Amino acid sequence: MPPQASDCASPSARKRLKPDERRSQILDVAVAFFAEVGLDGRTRDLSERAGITQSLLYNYFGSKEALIEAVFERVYLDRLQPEWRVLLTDRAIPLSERMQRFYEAYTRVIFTYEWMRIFMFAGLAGAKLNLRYLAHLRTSFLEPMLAEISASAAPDLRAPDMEDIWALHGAIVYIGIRRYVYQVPTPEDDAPHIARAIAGFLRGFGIATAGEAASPCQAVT
Amino acid sequence: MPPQASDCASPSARKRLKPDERRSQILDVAVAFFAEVGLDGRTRDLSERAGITQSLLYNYFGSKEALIEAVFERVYLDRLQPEWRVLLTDRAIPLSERMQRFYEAYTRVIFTYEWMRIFMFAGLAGAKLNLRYLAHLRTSFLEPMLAEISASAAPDLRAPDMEDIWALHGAIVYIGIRRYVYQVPTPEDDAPHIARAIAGFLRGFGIATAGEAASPCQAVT
DNA sequence: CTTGTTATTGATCAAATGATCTATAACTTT
DNA sequence: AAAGTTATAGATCATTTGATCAATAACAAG
Repeated sequence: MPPQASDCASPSARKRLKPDERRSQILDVAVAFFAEVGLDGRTRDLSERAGITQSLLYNYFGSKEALIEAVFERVYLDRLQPEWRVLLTDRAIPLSERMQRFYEAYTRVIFTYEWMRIFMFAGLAGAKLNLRYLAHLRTSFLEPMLAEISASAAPDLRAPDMEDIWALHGAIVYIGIRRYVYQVPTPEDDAPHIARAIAGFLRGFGIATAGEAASPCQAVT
Repeated sequence: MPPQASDCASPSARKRLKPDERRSQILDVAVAFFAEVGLDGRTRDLSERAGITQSLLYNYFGSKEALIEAVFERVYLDRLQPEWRVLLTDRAIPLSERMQRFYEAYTRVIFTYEWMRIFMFAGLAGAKLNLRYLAHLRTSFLEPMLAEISASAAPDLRAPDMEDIWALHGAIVYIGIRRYVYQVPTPEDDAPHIARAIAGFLRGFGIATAGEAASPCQAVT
């Protein structure tokens, strides 16, 4: 076994794949590549990483723009699980636990180098991807979550609204931004961070969290 | 008065400025330019916006890299006001009000199209700018703020740590990310958003906020 | 007005980039 | 094993890009 780079990096070893496989392999490499260097990354560098020639890219993608669109699809399509909505609205489970489980699942999906950075690159580039995605996120999960919180909130306090939800969301997502965009050290385990953010948030609306037994903040009768 | 673009866009009207002025004018344009299109923006486009030739740029900046470094300096240097630290540690003022005033001043500085986007571009590009900046922010303001919060926190609850501060920070900063990076609609006035985030945060550590008279959550004796 | 200084231009270079096209060789079918 | 199919490579094109430099004109000094 020759000591060579992981893939088919041996010179002039022309390896012939079926179109579907090749396209998929290119996309795998492209996701990692564009996440690292940005959407302005050069097609020649990409092809080199993929172990193919640059011209071959154009056999599978009509243009660089089409390639990037395919990257978007691979990274963002169908990663939001519809069952999260079921979870969030299942009143047999304490609200704080529902939110905790949702955000743990959600961050498991989006807290990756590729997801975070490509999302930022796309937003800065003005791609409409972000608008579509955030709208989908809001209607599918955040608004149901808001409804659940409102239903549990203490009636004598200010009622929560969508901006409160975005603040909670930001508190949780910001750790991913620090980790993958600014690339500063962050705690390895996200669960405690999520738990704290949710507990503080719910307490602010007079909702006891699972951990604390009949919190002294309980404002309802 | 000919109906032309704001600046000196009239063709071949060579306007001669003193070096300091020209350099400053180029930087003004460069800040707006790179914030919009990213650090990969073309020097020709930039020079066109500035109403000068591309070659003139190299009279004032040795390279594109040097130009971008100057842009960083203009946007981030000396925008963090030392008196904020004085404010944060002035125990004659209620803690919630100190934090409120700090974050209102801070967001007034960083919630601009240029600041937010260049910071993101720099982070994604791997510039060390972000590391330096966040380290400075932490030691100069966030750590003193944490000390003040710890001093006021209810002793029977979990003590706050730096990650709690980052969560609060994220909740507040995230609105700027939505506004200038993702470019989705956000409330015009940031003060209420900040107030809510701080109030919820402090309540989580058993600290009453200015607005609420002797909060029912007061956990201390 | 004349002269000297220099901010600015316009032409230009070498390298890089997205994209195209034909020849080649790796599979499949018979 | 021979023929057919097509995935792939290599050469190449037209632009674009950061950068350079000599020529020019705007302003200042006398």
